[in-house]
Amino acid sequence: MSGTIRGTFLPPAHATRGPLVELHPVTEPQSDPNAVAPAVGNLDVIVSLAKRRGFVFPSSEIYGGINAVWDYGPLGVELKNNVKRAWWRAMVQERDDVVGVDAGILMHPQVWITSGHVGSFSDPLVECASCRRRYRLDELPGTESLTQTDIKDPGIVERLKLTCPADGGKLSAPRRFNLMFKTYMGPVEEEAAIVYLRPETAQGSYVNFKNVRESTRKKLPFGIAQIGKSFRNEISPGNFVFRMREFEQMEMQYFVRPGEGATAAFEEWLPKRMAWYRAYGVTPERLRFREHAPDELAHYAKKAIDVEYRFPFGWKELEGIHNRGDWDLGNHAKASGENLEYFDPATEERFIPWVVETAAGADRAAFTFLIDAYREEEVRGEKRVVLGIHPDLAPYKVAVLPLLKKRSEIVELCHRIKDDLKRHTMAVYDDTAAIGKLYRRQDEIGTPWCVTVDVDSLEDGNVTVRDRDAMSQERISADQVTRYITDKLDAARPRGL
RNA sequence: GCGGAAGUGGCUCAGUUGGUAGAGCAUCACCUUGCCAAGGUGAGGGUCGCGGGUUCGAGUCCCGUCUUCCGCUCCA
Repeated sequence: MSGTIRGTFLPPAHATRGPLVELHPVTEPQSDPNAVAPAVGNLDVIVSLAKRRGFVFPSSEIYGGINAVWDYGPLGVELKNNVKRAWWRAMVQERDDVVGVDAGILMHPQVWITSGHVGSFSDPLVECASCRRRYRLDELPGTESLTQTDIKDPGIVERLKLTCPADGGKLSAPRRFNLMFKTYMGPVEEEAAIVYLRPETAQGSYVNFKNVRESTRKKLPFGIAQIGKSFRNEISPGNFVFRMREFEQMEMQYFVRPGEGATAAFEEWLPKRMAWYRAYGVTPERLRFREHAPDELAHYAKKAIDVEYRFPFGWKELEGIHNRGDWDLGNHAKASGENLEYFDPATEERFIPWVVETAAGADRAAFTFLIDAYREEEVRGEKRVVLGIHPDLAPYKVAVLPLLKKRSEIVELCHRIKDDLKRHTMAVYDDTAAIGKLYRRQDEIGTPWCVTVDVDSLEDGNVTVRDRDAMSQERISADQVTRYITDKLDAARPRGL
């Protein structure tokens, strides 16, 4: 967190928003990753603001912190809740074909064996000392006849004189690397009771496929949405809340007819997911698609396209749209013995549906909205920091401020207005500084509207509403404030995404 | 996990060749002002990431450890 505060600052996202749906697939990393400037040149600016104003704190800080875990503060939890609500509204509430679930973080251990997560992530890995390449021990030349016991032998590399296939470098002893967190269920810590913390929420939707279909009578294509915590013991976490070991996902599994159903789903969801980020104010130039090359696909994926954002540390994934085929349902059907086929009454066909999933990170999304909204402006020669965040995502929607706190009638009117607002939305009262400073405080935490009560208000019943982005003021009746704000909020809220 | 850098009040930092911590901003109180970070007075807050060592004495040297940042690997 050291270093000078430097940054490159672009105009507010709202001002430069482009067309909502515009598909620019990028099939390989762009040659010049710096072609588009990030919203903030130095991440420290955001980390510092986040802590100072109560968005994000380092976890367990009084004990020195814990690697890759961050806590959301009073403002951060509002922001993140708003992000999740916005996603849920677009994904579930406004759609007829998607329903939600909230499955457990702990699941039957067999789920992760069936899903391939146990097999794919618990391999013995060896690392080349010179080039740092990693290999699965059992895939190296000369290991064809190894037994499980051999693989567990720490001296196996020396015994077989294994070297790096790329440059002949010295290889480390094999280490089990499993990105799933384990814990024990029940009072006795024994092997039989090992359970995993889920590394993705998707499996909770797959194992409930039949329950959901039967209870809701949904016909293909339909989706199951879920928001929840997932856990991965990442090799190298970092970049603030970008990669954490405990994180929250917003995933939607869309069940479709095999083949063409998946193609159609991609055509729908790709532009929609991109549009979602744009509609909430993310600068279009800092968003792009990137398709995974065949060799970087996850074990379950047939096709994967990411929505990427231009972070200060490069283009990084915000969300993945994956064609998982029948990998998950097919395997679960086989392993559980349950019939997970879908019967199409129109064609009288039975088949295991394919899945196209959209898997977004709630923390990454909140982080993106926060960082992309950051800007610095000059007002009459003074610098002001503005979080030009979309009103629907802003932690506080409105601050009620007295121009003069000496007059008790003014303060009382402020509280009346604020209390009425609070029945509908997040509102706050503040009188601990001069009006200019009160405005700047709200600017810095992204509050879109400020209501100011002055002496005239006591005479004519009108108050001033100040708009953060427009820097405009409007005089309205004190009785109409709640109505005015809720109308504005409703108008600002994207729909049809 | 490996290589490099850093870790001092809420934030940003200063702290000379080791002698028991300062500033600006922020916060709080009072006075003043009253529509875009005004002024004045005063106050609270740090034992210098944590542990150990060297020393009469360490923020300042040594060791360990944790955390953060930058490069190599993986993903939401």
